[in-house]
Amino acid sequence: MATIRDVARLADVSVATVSNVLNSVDRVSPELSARVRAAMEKLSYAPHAGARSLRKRSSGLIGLIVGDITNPFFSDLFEAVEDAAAACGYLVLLCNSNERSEREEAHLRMLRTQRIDGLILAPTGAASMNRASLLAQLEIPVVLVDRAMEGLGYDAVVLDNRRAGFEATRHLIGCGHKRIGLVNGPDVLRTAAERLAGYREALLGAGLSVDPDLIRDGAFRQQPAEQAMSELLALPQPPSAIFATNNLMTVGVMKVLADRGLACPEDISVIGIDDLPWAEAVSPQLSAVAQPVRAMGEAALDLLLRRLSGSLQGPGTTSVMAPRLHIRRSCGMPATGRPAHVG
Amino acid sequence: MATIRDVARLADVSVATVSNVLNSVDRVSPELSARVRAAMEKLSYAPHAGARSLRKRSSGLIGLIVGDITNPFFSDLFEAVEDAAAACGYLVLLCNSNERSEREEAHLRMLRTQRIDGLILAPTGAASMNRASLLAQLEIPVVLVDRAMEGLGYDAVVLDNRRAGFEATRHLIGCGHKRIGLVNGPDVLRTAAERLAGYREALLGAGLSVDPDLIRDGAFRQQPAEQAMSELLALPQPPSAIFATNNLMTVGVMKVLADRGLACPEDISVIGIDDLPWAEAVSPQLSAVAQPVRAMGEAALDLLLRRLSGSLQGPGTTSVMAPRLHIRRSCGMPATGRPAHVG
DNA sequence: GAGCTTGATTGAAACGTTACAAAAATCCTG
DNA sequence: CAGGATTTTTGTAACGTTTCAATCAAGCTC
Repeated sequence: MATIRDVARLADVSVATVSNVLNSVDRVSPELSARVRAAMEKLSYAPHAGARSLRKRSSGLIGLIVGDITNPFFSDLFEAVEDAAAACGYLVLLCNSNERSEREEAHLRMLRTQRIDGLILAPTGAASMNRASLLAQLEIPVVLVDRAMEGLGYDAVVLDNRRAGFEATRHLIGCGHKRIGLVNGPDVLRTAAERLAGYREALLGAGLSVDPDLIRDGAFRQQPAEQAMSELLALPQPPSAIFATNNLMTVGVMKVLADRGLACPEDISVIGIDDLPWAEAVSPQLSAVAQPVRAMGEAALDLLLRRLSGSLQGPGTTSVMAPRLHIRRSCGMPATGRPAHVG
Repeated sequence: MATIRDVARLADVSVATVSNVLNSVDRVSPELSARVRAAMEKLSYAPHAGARSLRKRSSGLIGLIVGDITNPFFSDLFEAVEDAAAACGYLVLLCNSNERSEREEAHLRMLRTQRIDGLILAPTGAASMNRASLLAQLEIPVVLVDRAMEGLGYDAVVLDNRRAGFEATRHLIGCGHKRIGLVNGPDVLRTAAERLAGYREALLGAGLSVDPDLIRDGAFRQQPAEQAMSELLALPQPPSAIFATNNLMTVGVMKVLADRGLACPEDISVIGIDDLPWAEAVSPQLSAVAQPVRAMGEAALDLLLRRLSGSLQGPGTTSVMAPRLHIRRSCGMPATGRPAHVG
């Protein structure tokens, strides 16, 4: 494979000149520039990123760590980040932690040896001391997405979770529901706690009471959510509507419904957080509080780029994005009395 | 950030020794090895991948180019590839071409400057001369996934598309359907052509005729599939069952059904290729011919690794994977006569 | 214990770039 | 047209590794 020397030789200039046209800096005469470009073309020259990163102390790589690339939220996020990054000449190194903190840490280490210029992190699980120190060792700008971590001074892009919880619940209340089941994430997580807060606020604001029996932990995952949903249905007074606080759990809830032949929204109403690409393709079409994923990805990259260019300085800012309620068909009036199929 | 010299100094050995323990080669005494390891720990040393790749002429990076990371098929594929790659110490550089060949080419160029060691490519669109030459310039092993390209001598991992088409169609026939609509990809693509061949074979084998009116091009995308589906429903004699040859188009088909309030499988049966994570969560639970995505990803990486290690030589082999029919609830007996809601 | 063999350790030359200072070429100005 | 001020071009020293030949130490053999 051709090196910069080969190009220089063929164009009959110095390597420094080739480097200059490569980096389109300095003033190199149009004539030489053309000769160099022709030589590069002829040799189909591609610079060596490793050598460049060695010398420049910057790699043109940015890292993105997500918990589960299979989750539409994260694949959309990647798409948005990569689109924006490519436009600025950055390449995105995607790491899938599979929600396992050991893998996340392993990835962090690999990203360090790759000398990435910046990192966008959607942290999985609880904050750990270990992770905090690994992040610090990176010595590069970090932007948190989806889940903020207090006190580390990083920039963050998050959803207005309280409002998301509030709006979903209020919509259900507006349909006439009084007993609304909540399938939530573990409340040690900020996102889950805030969504719960929104739920309570809506309930209380409408003069309804908050029944702790109706609040279940679905661990933000499908299986546990199915379990939680089953418990909810087994209650002496089951809820007439369900609010699932993320997409995986919404799927779990729907699965239980499908398994038991319960009709939605006739027997029970459902709303979720996170829109799903197929929300309009199923019957009933699913109502949901959507996160502006693309905007979040772009905002995160923008923050990162501004840190990298030095145009943004000082302590981390967290930008809070507004959720958007998509009303479709899965929420209706409460069924009168207890659904026939249950129990 | 600490370099290998710092480690050497602290451990009071030569840099060569540090390098040796780093690469766990040669015979370095346990004593020195321990001292070096301690020093690395203390300095929290991370080697510089760029420098290493410069010297070793291998980067530890492998590339994966897909058309749409948002498609569950591809995100599952990435997950499988990354899992397997991480286990061998490789990092995966994921590129999302968004089904645009210009972006694919741009990515190919970036991957070349990154000096990736190998590439797994799920080519988008038709084979292009340009791409072929870009691939050749890479001068590294390439494995094709999902869609083979003839005559370039690359390894490939593909589905047995004919059989997938055959089994889906036969299932529908087994339910009693005689007029089966096909929403297929563009038949310039091998995969689409083969799936069509399976469809014909099943029909003909059952003594049924192949009605060209029932065969539509949905371009492997959701929107065009919706259009195709609408046309199918508008036929004087609409089909009693639909076979959509990929997941996006299945979503499109279901969306049209949902929009029109048609019940599945009562009014019309549906089967698709590609299982979907939420296939069991919707009603009706969706029948589908699943691709063994994980196995395909692992097979692709395995092929690549064997090329890299030199244990596999010679012309490219293509490994054909068997589809698996998942029968659920979306296929039933044909409705008697034309569905009431249509027209 | 002298010579040999074997095994562990090391010095220094690449690898392909960029950045900086120095050199060369060009353009002014009086 | 000499001399100075600019603008282009270039030589070369890093950057952080690995590799390979060379050195050094230790263990044998007779």
